[in-house]
Amino acid sequence: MPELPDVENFKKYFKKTSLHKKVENIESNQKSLIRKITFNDFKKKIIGHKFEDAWRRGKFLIIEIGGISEKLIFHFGMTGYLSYFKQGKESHFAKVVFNFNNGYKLEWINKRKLGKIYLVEDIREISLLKNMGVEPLEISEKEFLELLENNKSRGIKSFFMDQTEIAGIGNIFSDEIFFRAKISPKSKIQDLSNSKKKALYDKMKKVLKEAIKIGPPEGSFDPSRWLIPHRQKDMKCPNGHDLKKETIAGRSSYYCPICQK
DNA sequence: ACGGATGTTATTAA
DNA sequence: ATTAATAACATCCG
Repeated sequence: MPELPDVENFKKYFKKTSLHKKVENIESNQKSLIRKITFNDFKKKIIGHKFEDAWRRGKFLIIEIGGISEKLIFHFGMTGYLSYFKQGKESHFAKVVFNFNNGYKLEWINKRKLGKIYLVEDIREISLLKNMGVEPLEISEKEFLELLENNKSRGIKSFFMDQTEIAGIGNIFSDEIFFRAKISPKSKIQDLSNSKKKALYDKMKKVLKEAIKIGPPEGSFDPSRWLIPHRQKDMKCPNGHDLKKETIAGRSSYYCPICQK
């Protein structure tokens, strides 16, 4: 799940559940997913402190800890999420578990082990964070059009998924944005008209904002407007045309050849 | 049972 | 110098 809207909702979930409680213990059955520090030092640094705030950058969740300068950073890979509970909901795929002094625990769950956890003084110690591109919900139209101009020889899909250009958009949401903007994922940026470029900007913001509000997996995407629910299900676009599946920029891309020119 | 999967990175090719 | 294509990571799901 974790693209920008998902991580944004993980952030809200984390802030709602896990702030201002003392961490009493940390357990892990996959210590190799904790980077930049040994598991022993990781525990030593965090135990006895409280999480005080959290924010998102791209697909990363960055957590401020009271009393120490290091930040805790979650990256979720393709299959990660968080789960907070007292007992009985333990996940088979929990890799790191934070136990709080109120008897609750926060599980960092990662099915395929492509996610990572870091504890660093400066987020720039993580090269992808250091090189992270603009936040799509913060960029102005003017800046966005300039960014396209600087990348005009690239394919639109590879550009949208490139974290060093735009932060937080991945395979699923880039497809969704292209569908809304009626643009083929195979387009080269230089072949897009000005109005298409503006549509891309507009739909990028709309899709991401709406997706955050819907907040999967609890909320679901209305199949009469969204491409997402059609991906595996019926392979029809929301207007009833046959969807096409093709590898573009290395990923399975779904698009409607009729709606998206 | 086998192909595919929401991510990132290193390597190789064009 | 750019950009794209491919494989690798590790493992679960349908």
